[in-house]
Amino acid sequence: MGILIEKESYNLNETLHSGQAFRWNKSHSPTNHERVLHEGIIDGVRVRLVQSQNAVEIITPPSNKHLRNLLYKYLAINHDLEAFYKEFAKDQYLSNSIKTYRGLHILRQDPWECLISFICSANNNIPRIKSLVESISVGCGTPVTDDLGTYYSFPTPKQLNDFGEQSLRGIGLGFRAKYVAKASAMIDSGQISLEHLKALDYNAALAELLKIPGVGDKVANCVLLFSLEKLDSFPVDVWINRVMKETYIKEAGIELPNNAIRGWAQTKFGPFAGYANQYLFHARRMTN
DNA sequence: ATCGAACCTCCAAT
DNA sequence: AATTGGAGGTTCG
Repeated sequence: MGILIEKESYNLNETLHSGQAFRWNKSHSPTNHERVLHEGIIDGVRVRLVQSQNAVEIITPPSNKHLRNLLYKYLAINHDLEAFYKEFAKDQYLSNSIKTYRGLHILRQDPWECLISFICSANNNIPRIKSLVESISVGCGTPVTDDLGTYYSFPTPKQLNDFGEQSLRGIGLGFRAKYVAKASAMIDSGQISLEHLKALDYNAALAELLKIPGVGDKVANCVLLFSLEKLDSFPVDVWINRVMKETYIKEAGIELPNNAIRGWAQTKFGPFAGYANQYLFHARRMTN
């Protein structure tokens, strides 16, 4: 157990359960029913976190420097939300969301897991995406046993590539099986290096991602935003499409084809496009 | 170039 | 109890 951060506002609940990452689950602490545990698997490690007043606490495993560094990076604790809030606190369509979900961060996930997760997201809802990512891990990830039992790390590209399209169909991926299999082959062979994409600018990284089967503009922008540190990304899914048309686009009184929404929003929100996206998205989904 | 339909599977709502 | 429709998209014709 240990305090990961203090002072800075961090909203663990909204961050971990807002559809960015798919291996987090909530439960109640067996010792203190009031306390909400957030359990997830990152980097092959099962982690349990709780939110206390102005801090994020590590419950398991025993905190050490490596783990704190891992979480500090994953939770993107260094993101300057104040700059975003300051610029958009008075924005007609963002002010409420900023108040309600203050402390919601954009995560910095592993690009590989993020890529596969969002390929699986096509035509699926969040519970199903979670279920598929879990099945993939159980199917071909590495079993790890800790004090709490056995869990499965997300597979490496080689593990997933070896698993193959047919096995992926077998665990329920449907038409996405082919995409995941091909993507795995591309990453495993080194044809595309995801880590390398961090060094490229937004457009160059986007162009690379679009070469991967099953990856279109939306999925690519999710990977860019949630794992490759491109905070000016703007994934347009059905919810964002909806909310943008109901608000800014309507207000502007313009006709905008779907495939132009992303660029238009990026111009509007600039370096905070990703954060604007997440706050608009989350608020719109919660109030549906 | 643009625009629907098709694609797998699960599950909630008829 | 069987059937239909839709879910955070991409691809193909």
